[in-house]
Amino acid sequence: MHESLTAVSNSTVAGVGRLARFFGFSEVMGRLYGTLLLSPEAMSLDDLASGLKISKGSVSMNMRSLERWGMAKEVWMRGERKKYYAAESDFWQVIRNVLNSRERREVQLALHVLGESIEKLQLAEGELSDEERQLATFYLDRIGDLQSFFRFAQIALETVLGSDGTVDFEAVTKIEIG
Amino acid sequence: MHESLTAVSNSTVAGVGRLARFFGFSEVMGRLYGTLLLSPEAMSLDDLASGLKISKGSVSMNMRSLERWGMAKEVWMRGERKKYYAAESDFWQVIRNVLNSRERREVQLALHVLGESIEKLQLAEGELSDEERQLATFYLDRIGDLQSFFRFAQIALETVLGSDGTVDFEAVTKIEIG
DNA sequence: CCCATCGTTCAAAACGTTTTGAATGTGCGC
DNA sequence: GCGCACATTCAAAACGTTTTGAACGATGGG
Repeated sequence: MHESLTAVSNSTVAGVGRLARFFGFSEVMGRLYGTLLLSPEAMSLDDLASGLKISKGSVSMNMRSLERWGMAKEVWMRGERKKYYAAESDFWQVIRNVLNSRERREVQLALHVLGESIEKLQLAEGELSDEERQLATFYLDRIGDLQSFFRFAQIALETVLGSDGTVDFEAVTKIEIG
Repeated sequence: MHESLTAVSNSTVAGVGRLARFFGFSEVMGRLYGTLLLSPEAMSLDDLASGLKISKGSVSMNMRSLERWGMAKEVWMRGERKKYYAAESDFWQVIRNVLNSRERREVQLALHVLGESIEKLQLAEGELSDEERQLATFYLDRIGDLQSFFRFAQIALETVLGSDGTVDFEAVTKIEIG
């Protein structure tokens, strides 16, 4: 194969691996996904293992993760016992899957915890000494900052997720920060 | 100290640690930052070490990281030999620091590499066999998808970063995806 | 129904990262 | 300047994560 093709393939696979790390996945998952992205044909576990020079066991486990994340789909080849995988090639669908099932939860959990903290501080106010009450006020202030950050993240996420392939910024024309 | 205050403090510190992990920092850095955020007074290295129950050495190194990232500032206390630190409490300033000096580079690097790949494939076109040329076309297609993702990320970043504390979505009223 | 071929599992090993604490460096107050 | 109280450094250890490969399990073809 021509040098340019292998060079491009290598750097793309490496880059997707890096991207995967950034999104909190293992690098191997990213490399597998990148490899599949650049393959016009579905690939078997053995193809992937030998292509990336990693063990078959690792490929097996990581591919199941990719499948659960909606990043790869099994492809049935008739007259074949091997499992074949193809990348979910609608990249934006993948992004939305991830944002929806992970980041969204994360943000909601954070907002929930912050809300509980505020509530807890307000409920306890009566039982606090003057000094403690002052500290509580300080806490409320700082926690408010955290809240506004997560609220912004929430809006940003919902803006991307609510769409059907288009990001619509009309709904959030101007968001105040701080 | 009242139970509610310590409970809120603990969960906030833990939460900021989690947030730090998400942003690719060490959890300890996040916990240190969270501790400082909730402290009305600047804290010494010893205060932090005993508060979080980690070694003084770790505190020293991690605080310097926080300082480099603009997340904490040294506070000089006259008549004191200790170093005191306070959190940079403008949370949005911190976010902008991080996005600006890390994520921005990351996105630009990615776009650069992708551009090089496209160029390389185009330059090599003449030397390719029919089959190779077909594969190259396929590569260009997939790489184009990656490009559009990173371009979106770039616009999103610049939208947040360009502002002076306000996110202005007017410039990007509607972005096509895919 | 058995064999061959593949997929899956998981314990051990390899690996990378983080933490520690002792040794060393530094600078302020006297 | 000296000494002391602190900060910094870094090699070793602890720790968590990832990878491997061999054992086991499943499944389709003959």
